[in-house]
Amino acid sequence: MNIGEVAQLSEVNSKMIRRYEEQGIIPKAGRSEAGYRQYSERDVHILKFVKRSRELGFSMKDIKQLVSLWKNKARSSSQVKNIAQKHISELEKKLHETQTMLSTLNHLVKNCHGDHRPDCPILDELECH
Amino acid sequence: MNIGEVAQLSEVNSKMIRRYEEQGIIPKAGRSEAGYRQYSERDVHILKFVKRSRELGFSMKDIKQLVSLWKNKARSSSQVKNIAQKHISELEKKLHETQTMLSTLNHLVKNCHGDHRPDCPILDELECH
DNA sequence: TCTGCACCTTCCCCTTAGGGGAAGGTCAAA
DNA sequence: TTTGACCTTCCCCTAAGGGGAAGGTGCAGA
Repeated sequence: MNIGEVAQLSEVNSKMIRRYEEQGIIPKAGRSEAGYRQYSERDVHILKFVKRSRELGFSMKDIKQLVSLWKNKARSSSQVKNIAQKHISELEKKLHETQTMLSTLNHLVKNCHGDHRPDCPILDELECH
Repeated sequence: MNIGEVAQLSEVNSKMIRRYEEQGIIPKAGRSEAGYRQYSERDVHILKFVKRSRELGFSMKDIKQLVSLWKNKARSSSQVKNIAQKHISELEKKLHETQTMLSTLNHLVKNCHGDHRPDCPILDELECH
């Protein structure tokens, strides 16, 4: 398969496939005589794994490790679990930050008339803190 | 005041102060004869406003508008409220995405033994989707 | 007066996870 | 043979900073 076909099958676009190769996340593709990258079903499989990992918010650094563990039949599941748990903590931290912002913002918006007058508790809060 | 002092007072570092000036978020500072930027209390005030806005997650694009509305005594509070409400929707979207990721990840981690064995439901999920 | 140090200036590169597009080569169908 | 789709590499852009180099300035101490 050429890169376009594998991009369609994996739902990872060609640009990203080349980048993932460059970053060592997927193996270097073989080349046709003309220099076109050549792929197999196996590559589609890896790319789907990468895509699903991205959907769960893993960083490319994590994904590189995950792909490597996935390929390594001598892995221990604790290694995978550690990566996931670290990721969970980071997401929880972000979640908390976002919730904090939202509760402040909701409070401010509730108290803002939102009419033609200039008085605005949102600006007051931004100013005074 | 030189940039270092205003950086300390506003808790926005010099690098960022220069960048904000470049982006038109804060007014261009006057210069000393030697070319050093010169600031007043007023600039500290604006920078604190910017900092607090960042803490609430506003983008620099939004902040540019917010600063401009803040300065403009003929503003209507509805303009400010619109910016805040749009920001709230975006944060809520992110929040939801993060929550979705977390619930999947927590489920996976719960089912992973995390021991020396290679079997791992986390990798299974990443693979199969 | 000289020197050293802290501070200032501009400039460039790096980060994440992509996306846009240019210039040029390849392939297959009409 | 031409045309259009596809491929290649290369460079630039995003957002919100951070690091650091090279060189100028200001001030205190010797």
